[in-house]
Amino acid sequence: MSIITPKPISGFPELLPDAQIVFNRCLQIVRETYELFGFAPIETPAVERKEILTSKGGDEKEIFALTRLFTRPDESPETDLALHFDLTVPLARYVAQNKDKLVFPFRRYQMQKIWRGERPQKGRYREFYQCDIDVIGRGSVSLFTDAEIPSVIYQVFKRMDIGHFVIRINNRRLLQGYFEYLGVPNAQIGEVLRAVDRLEKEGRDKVRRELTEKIGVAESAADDILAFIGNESASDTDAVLAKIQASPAMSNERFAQGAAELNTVIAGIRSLGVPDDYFRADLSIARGLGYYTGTVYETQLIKYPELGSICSGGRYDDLASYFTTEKLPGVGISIGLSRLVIQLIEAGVLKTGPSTPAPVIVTTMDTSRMADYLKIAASLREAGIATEVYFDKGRLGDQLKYANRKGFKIAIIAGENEFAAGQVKVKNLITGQETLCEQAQLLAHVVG
RNA sequence: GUGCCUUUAGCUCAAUGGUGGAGCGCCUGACUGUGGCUCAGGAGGUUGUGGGUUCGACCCCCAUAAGGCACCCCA
Repeated sequence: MSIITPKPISGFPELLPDAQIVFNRCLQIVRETYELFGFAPIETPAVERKEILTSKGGDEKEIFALTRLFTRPDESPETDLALHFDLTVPLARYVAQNKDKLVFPFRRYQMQKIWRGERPQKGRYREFYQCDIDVIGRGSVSLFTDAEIPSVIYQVFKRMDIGHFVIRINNRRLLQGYFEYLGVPNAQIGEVLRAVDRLEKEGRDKVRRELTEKIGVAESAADDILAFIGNESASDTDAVLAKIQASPAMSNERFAQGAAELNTVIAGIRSLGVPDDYFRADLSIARGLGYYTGTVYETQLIKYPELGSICSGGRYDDLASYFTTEKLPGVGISIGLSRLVIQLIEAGVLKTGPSTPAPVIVTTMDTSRMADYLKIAASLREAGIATEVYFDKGRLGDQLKYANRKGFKIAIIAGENEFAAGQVKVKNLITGQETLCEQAQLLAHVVG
């Protein structure tokens, strides 16, 4: 039999237990925090019908479809199913399908793997976790939601302890109103938004050229736009808000509405206790995606801007227009957890620890006393302390070596001497300190 | 889908066209009641794959695959 050489599949990350433990802890933090704000869990299938996934103009080249490996000649290997490439489209389908059973505003979270048929590169995977929250309304969604969502994200990343991050917030209506005020035709506003979104990445000159040469914006208007959204003139949130307030574009209705929304959202975020250095009104955030209509978010790590946006989202007027005629607006945001956690582990920001979730190992020096060892483990587990028993043959030295490599914190040691005295030895594997204790007192010693 | 780069031990990397090495890791022992440290020893390779040039190829050429990075797009 020939051996198949195992090798990793590019873009499909796979972790060793020490890193997986860290990853799962992050997933847990996200889940707990989402629930702390009252978001309810749902999970949709990994697959949707192709027609659902392509409805919103999903790039078909990036969608993995399902086929069967073998079919009879009279069957087609093709199926009408494909793997979901985000969680928003499945949400739209889910809400449209269940709208008469759901209670609105519908607040849900969803943490699932998604798949994209892209060429992988740094931080770009073909299989990764997204952790989404969205609030979907029937007809309308309160603007307080727009403020609440960044505060959820703040709590998540704060608890994850990933260092200083900034949630950048803008309002697309405001930008659209500004462009309108400058006389940019409606048909070009989408293009202008996309161009403006690349300001940080491509620089002022390139964006200016794109605006004037490619899109056809007047030179003076392009300069106006760059001056307005550029960060140079207003670096903190209050300065940005003041700049907006003082702008002659306030005469434009859309601009004024966007400004009012942004003011309300910023005030709400502050009331929710997010410190000023963790969020920022930032006029250069536009989001390329067409369906955002109001508030938009992007989040970056201060020390690791190269990771890109680790969390982004915004408000959309109509979630499920492809699946129902009912208008279902919403606000949502998505954390790209795989990108975030895996890269932060590589960068050493998130430290990996043990390769076992159990802090305690019961060594088995005297195999004739296995019954006693098993009872010790059972009593610890009864108290909620994760415990492993060493089953293989091995000297105590081997057993401790094993315990050390896996990162156990405490080893229980008992042999002839200890059993004779009704005692067990508790060894702290970090300090090396050993204490003898009565068997009945074991739990107290381990906990302490 | 486009472009550039890379591919040698499990990992990170050496090796003028002339017998493929090191560090780390792994295994064994020193050590049958004590891990990490140390010391000694050991295993591990059709040099990604296929072809070509050459007396001779890890090295040069062609093809191909995989990986990495950037673009596009996005988490």
